[in-house]
Amino acid sequence: MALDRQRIVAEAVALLDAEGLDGVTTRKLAARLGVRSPTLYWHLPNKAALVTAIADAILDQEFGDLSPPDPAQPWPEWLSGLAERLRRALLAHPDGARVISAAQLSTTMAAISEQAMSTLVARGVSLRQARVSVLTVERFTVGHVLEEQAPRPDAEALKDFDMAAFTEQHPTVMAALTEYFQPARTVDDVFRDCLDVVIAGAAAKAGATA
Amino acid sequence: MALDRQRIVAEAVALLDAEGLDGVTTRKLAARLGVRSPTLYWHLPNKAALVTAIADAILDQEFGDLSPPDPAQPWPEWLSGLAERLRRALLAHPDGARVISAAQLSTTMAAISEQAMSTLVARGVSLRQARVSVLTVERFTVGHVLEEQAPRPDAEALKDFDMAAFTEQHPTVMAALTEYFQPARTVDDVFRDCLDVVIAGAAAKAGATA
DNA sequence: ACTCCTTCTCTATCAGTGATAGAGGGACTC
DNA sequence: GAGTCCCTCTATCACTGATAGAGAAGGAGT
Repeated sequence: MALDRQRIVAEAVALLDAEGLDGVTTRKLAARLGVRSPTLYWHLPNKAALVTAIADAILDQEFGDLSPPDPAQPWPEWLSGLAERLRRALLAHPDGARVISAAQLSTTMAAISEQAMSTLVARGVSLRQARVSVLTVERFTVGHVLEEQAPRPDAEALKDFDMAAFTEQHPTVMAALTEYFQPARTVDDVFRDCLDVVIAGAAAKAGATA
Repeated sequence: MALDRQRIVAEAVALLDAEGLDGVTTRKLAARLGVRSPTLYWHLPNKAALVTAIADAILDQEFGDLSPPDPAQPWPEWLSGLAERLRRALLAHPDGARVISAAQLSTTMAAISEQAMSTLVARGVSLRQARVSVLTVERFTVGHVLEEQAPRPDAEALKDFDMAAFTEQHPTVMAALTEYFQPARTVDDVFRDCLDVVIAGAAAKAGATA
């Protein structure tokens, strides 16, 4: 099979899935493609370009079609759905959020922003508020998933972690944590609840200055 | 001068300031300390621990005192100020947001969360809403600064970037961008506007379920 | 005084990383 | 057949985080 950019990126995503972002090295990727690592540099200028391409591929899997929204749907609801799709796209691969935040100038991300801002504007939100709302949602979502995908501290680090002292020094954090997950809530609920805050704010701000 | 963990971290921050996160290597750091790189491994288990220590140092510079809030100040206003301080702390060093997001189990960050959640609870916000609001603000802020500190694409990448095509494909994004910065607005205003969205949402959600 | 032990730093080395220079093979054109 | 692209190769670079293990310095105990 001919080696082209598309096949390289597809295999890079597979490697990402198998070993995480730190496992995506030019040598391992080349080996998977049955080739030597310098060959990749004929198709890509450097590794940053590869990461950006991976980011685009990840976003494409969820936003490939980017069908226009149902005009009947209120924009806060629609924007909320967009954020959930974005999160799903990032969670679909290990270190997905890290990949997106390491990417420079992702065209797919730009397309998402374009659709989001234009949708809000079409619903009567001012250009300025549309931009602010979309940026807020995007950056919150990336920041949130980044934390969700942060590596669990290894056993070594946990060994000298004094849970009792932590609980004593951070009673509210611990109380909130246990209280939150008490009624079978999941990490998906955390995102949903936090996202609702952002969307409620966007709706309030847009309504107030409309 | 004796070499101890504190001096290592202080010099690591200086190195971060001089060369960015990618410039913080064990060898360069050791050279600045007048020592060879393996020596550092007597004081630190690995590089991840160093990055976490740097993160704590960065946060400490802004949140070292962590004085209790004025009881007369409404919590949304106070929380907003906290987010601005957090942003200032991250912007004070190159790659500050990357450092914080790469850190594992920062105790200073935990202390900030504790103070924030307990402050909201003391103002009458429910434990659950306090947690949700604080998490949202923190993650949005990190996500936002991460994007602010993202490296500007190099001249090489801009050479084959077709501005005209981009503008044509993303008219709303470009219009919003130019309209936003028209009246001498700065990147600080972007953060402030986005943060206002989050705070407004937190206030609305907390008020609605109080 | 002598030995032991702890604390810290050293040299030497490892496997692995992104990246470049430049040789060369294969196919297609003139 | 000669020339020329396109693509992949070998060889190598400077550099990274990390480990093994030698050794200097100093205090404690006898």
